[in-house]
Amino acid sequence: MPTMNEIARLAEVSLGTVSNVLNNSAKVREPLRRRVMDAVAALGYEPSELARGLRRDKTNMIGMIIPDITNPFFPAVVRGAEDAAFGSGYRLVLCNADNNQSKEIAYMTQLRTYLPTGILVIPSNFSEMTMQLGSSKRSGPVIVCLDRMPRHWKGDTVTVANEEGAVQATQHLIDLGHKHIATITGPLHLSGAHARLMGFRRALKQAAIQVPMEYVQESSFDRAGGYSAALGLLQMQPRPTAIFAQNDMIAMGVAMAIRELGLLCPRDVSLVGFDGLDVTELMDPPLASVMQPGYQLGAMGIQLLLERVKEPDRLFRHHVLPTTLRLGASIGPPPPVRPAKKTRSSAATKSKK
Amino acid sequence: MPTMNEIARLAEVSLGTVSNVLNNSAKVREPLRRRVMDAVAALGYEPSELARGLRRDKTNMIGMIIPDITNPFFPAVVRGAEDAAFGSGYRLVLCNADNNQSKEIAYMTQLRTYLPTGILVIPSNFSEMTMQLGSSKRSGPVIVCLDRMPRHWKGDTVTVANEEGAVQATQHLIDLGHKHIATITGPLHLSGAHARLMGFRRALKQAAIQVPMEYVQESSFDRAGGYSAALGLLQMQPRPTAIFAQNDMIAMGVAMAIRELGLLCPRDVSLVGFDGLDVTELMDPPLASVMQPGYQLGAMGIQLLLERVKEPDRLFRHHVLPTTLRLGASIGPPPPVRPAKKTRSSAATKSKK
DNA sequence: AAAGTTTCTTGAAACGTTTCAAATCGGAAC
DNA sequence: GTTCCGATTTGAAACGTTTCAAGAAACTTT
Repeated sequence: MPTMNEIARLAEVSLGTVSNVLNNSAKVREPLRRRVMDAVAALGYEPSELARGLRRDKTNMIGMIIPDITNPFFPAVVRGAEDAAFGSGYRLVLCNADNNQSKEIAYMTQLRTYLPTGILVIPSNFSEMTMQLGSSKRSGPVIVCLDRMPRHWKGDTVTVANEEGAVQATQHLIDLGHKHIATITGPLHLSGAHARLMGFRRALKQAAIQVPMEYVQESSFDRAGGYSAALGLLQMQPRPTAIFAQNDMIAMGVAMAIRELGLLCPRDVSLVGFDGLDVTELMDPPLASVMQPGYQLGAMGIQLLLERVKEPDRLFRHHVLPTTLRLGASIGPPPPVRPAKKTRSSAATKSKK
Repeated sequence: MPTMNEIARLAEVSLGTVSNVLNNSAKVREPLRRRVMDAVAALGYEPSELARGLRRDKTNMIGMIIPDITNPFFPAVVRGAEDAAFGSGYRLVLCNADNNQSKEIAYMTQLRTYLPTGILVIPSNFSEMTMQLGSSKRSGPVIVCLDRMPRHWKGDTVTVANEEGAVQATQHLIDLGHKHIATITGPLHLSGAHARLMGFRRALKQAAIQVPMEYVQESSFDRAGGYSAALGLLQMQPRPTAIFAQNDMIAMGVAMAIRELGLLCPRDVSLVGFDGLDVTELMDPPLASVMQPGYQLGAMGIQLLLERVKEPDRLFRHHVLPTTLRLGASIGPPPPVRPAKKTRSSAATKSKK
């Protein structure tokens, strides 16, 4: 790889002049500028970001840390971020923490040593991360949190209207006549999962519907978690007539469980998810889901980040993006009479309505 | 951020000694080593990868360039690569080229200026990329191609058995009695897409089945492409009784088109995909698909890459990973008599059974 | 034409590491 | 108590940039 020195020699100018041409940092007269540009072209010179970053104390990269690249929601966010960053001349480098706390910390630490302009993080754990992030007081890379908000985090954030989304979904089920509504949450230490549960509770409370404790199951945000939580729920007495899965991966697991138990959706149990992934539209039946604007989430994250780079002292902002309920054949009215498996009494009381 | 100099001062040793301790590059007697380690811990020192990389002409990052992060196949590959790289002490940084040639080149060029140990690339375009890669003759980062093989590319590669996989899928359709089999390919300048088409052709030729030219549709590797290609195919006369979609995103598009035209899968038309994505198992009906070992693809890529770092002069290797056909309800026997839309005569023949 | 301005250009320092020749140390042999 | 030798430790150079004080050139003014 050619260096600036070789350019300087070939163009017969000084090193400083080459730098000035390359960065427009000072006026350079046409003939010299020309010679430099020619030399650059002739040698195919590309500046070393390493050296440049070392000297300027900052590189043109923006780091992004996501919890799980195999959950299609995150790639959507990444794409939004990538487009926005690339458009502004920054290169997005992505790190997949794989839901692993130590990997997340390792990436956070490593990324820093590359002096990126900023870091966009979808945090997957709380306490540790907060400490790390805490040290972003005055200098170092700008950090923006996406999708989830660590407790005590003071900084820019973009999230979606989790609580409202959950209310929409739950309310819709209530409107259809469901009285036995269960939910499978994500890990409740995550702000989003917590908010969705709050929304679920709020909607039911407002409709004066009781929720048995065991109708709220905490799970990881993946298919396996949803599957096993659903197996449990679907064998309870009385069986819930609707399940609100707090993300689409969980909903997929629920769908598997439903199928496996020989039940039919939505005849026996309605199902609504959260994310609105493309792929869940093609499920059997098409999944109703609360749509999150993943692409915008990422794009907005980069926007906040770059604005803060420009004005480090502006007030912290917290953008909340709206969600919308996508209807789908996976929800319908509750079964007119709920079949009981064991208890005769429950079958009797049930028909009182 | 503390620097090595501050460590040296605090530990009351020279800069060189700190470096020796940190890299075990020379024996350092216990008392000194101790002092250095203490200082490192006290200051929370992290070496600057920028400075280190500049000096050593190589950093601990491995770059990875993928064509489309929203196609779930690629995240699976990334995860495999990430696990393998992380386990060996390297940090994987991912760049999403977004099916965009200029982005791909920009990332390739930029990545290089960070002096990564290696680059893992799933190339999405041919000529340009080959030129870029070509310059990796003797020095610079090790480059390994994944999944697709640029023409004239001399270097390590990992791909899957595309042709064999396509044969498996096609053969299965033939065995079920299909005679009118169409395919929707990916962009044929990609080696994988090309190979799959070859496999498709080979299986049919062997069974002495003719393929009308219009039964082979080229498309992009995404849902939209599959959808519009399928709309065309499904309105041809005679209508194919089976479609081999050359990846699962295309298959999803086909499924949408089938549904939209009021047809039923597999009653009217069988569908088989390629990728074996998790999510397509839950489709309506569950998609039969040729499974590719995405995770292993990524992991093997890193393995080859690191082996070449160790022994730059070994012979180039080309690993081919096996594919397996995943059965699913989306394929069945052809309709006994194929319904025609316009011609009366064919409507008459239909009732003969 | 000399002095004064303004505009360009240059050279050297600095960023935080690694590396390596040279200096120092601690003993063993004399 | 010297002299030597191998084992440690040190100091300075180098990696490829940017930055900035200072020098050189090109114009203006007188």
